[in-house]
Amino acid sequence: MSRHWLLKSEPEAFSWTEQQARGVEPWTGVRNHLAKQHLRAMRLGDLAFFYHSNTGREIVGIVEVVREAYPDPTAESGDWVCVDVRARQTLPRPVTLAAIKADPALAGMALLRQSRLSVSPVTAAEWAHLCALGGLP
DNA sequence: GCCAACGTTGGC
DNA sequence: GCCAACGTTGGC
Repeated sequence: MSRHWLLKSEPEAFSWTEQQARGVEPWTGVRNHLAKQHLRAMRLGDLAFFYHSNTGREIVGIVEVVREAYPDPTAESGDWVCVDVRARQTLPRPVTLAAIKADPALAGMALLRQSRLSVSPVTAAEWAHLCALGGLP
């Protein structure tokens, strides 16, 4: 039973296009304790939405966790972790933040309740709903 | 331990 | 560019 997540990235810093080009990419730079807990809870094979924050404000793709939490090499202290993710697929239709906010079925999403959290959990129901909105079978 | 000041995130 | 949310820092 794999769990589901949502990862935020500003496209100016690291975009979905770059993720696709790189294949496997370490998800580094998380410096928030709750986000760190979520990184540590990720398991091989878990899937995560790739969300463009700030510019775009939409879910654009899906990545798969291919390496579980290990020390973030970009952290000065050893206190932070990262995971490796691989691009899996692009959503046929990006799901915008506006669409998420307008949908009562998604009102409980951590994305909406904690706007500054860069790594957040997604429930199975939310995942299925978002996939449908994104044009996946 | 409280809280004001400050910095960062991220939507608008 | 503005500002709300919220985490961190530092004086007391």
